Amino acid sequence: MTFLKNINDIAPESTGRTAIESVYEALRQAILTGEIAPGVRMRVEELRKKFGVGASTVREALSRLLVENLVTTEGQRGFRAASVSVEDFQHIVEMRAMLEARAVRESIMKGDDDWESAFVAAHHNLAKIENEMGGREHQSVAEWEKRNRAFHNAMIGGCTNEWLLNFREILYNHSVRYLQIAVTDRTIPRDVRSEHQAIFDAVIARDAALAEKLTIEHIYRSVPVIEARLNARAIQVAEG
Amino acid sequence: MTFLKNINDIAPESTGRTAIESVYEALRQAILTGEIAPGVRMRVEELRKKFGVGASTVREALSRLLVENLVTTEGQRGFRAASVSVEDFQHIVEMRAMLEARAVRESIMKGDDDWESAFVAAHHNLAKIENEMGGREHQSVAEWEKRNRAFHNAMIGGCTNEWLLNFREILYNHSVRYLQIAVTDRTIPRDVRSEHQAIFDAVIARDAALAEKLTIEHIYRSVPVIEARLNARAIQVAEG
DNA sequence: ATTTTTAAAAATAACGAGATTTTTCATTTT
DNA sequence: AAAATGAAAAATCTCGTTATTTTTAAAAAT
Repeated sequence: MTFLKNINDIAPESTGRTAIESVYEALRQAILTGEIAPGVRMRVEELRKKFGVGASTVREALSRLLVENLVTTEGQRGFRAASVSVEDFQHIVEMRAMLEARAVRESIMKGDDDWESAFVAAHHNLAKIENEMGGREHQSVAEWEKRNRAFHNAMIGGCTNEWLLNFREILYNHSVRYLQIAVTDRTIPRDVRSEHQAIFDAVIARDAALAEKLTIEHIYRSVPVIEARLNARAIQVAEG
Repeated sequence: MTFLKNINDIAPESTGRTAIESVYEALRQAILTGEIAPGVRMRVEELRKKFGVGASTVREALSRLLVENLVTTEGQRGFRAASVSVEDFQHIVEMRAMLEARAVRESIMKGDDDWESAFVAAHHNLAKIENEMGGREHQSVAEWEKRNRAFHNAMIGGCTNEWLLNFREILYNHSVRYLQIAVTDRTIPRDVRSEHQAIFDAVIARDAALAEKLTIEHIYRSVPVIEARLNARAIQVAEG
């Protein structure tokens, strides 16, 4: 495992962060990127040594990952990275579509000028990179992901329901994790550019019903991709 | 504070539970019932002494309460019981209504005979106590709450989306907490009996649209109650 | 009088060793 | 050969102390 770093490498010049937060963040990234594989045991003793911190620091960092469902724990049997399955991804998509649709509706209803201008800016940033890339460049995918996230966040930025935003963020992160794990050749998927454009237009036109519909379709389109890859991966694993 | 018990009182005859789980459960109940007031600091040192356990045991129990949003933490500034507000409750209701409506629809669509019979049983249990009580008995409210929870759980028991069920349970618990905190004279609220009956009929008739509508209305009806009580309480506190 | 500085107190966060439980794996029994 | 047993190893969970940070409160300066 290459993700494991000494605590000094994590928080070099003594940022305000606690050791717990540093370990938490490192483990979180490792799980999200798939560096720590789904379902794998996360032994406290092992992590403790590698990070150079105490046992309870690791335990508390792991406990905080329970919040986002990125690790699981059971009785006296330690911690594990969250497992993955096709069904799980379908559930995540279903939920995310529902919440994001509701959030975009709320944003359209009561979003102010600040929200709208921020959304225009976020869309511009995303459109720029999507046009440049033309759908084939492998590099700068990380940058695209950042802007895609910013676009979606800006879109629902008019929603004031913290619970919704909170749940939705957890689901979004899990979606990204599935992409990271299942799709190895990370190019920009399908014709996402025009989808974003259509959603953008609907939102700016304040057409809540259309924005909801397009958002839901947009999110659901990732299902067959992940499904195929996850099944392929399962076969690979079985064949060894 | 009366909720604080020695660890031996919590886990008397050495159940399979870990100390963390015992403390977690005790604190969870105390927050849910309002015994630990909203926004109050939960000092590790204090809890450690009262429960007779180590510091990291308490810290980890508190960390696990973060999952359900029952406590909050910020940087180097310890833990607090979750605060309450009218807006927060409105958000909770909005979310719970959305999720429970979706869940009842899914249950109606693909619930099997086992689901249906369990739902009939749960409704029967609830109707029984609601008829007996006639809306005025103060006692056995705890029992009513248990059956009410069981009714709602059974209703959405055909839903297979763990994420939805999970989120919805968290929201349900917070709803109950608001009732506990805000409403001191705990009688069965308003004419909930006929509401339950109407929902039950719609579900059994497999009328998803109606079941959704009634469920949403049912959940929203708690808002004005809590709103009034919470405002009254705020005035009381201000007058101190 | 208000603000700033400084020191004491209190609380959080971190550590690592020890107690308990689960897992592993070789041995014995069916 | 498969299942049951039991001892060794490994891992989890637990604890109390120590280090670090924040808070409080008094003293000094503006």
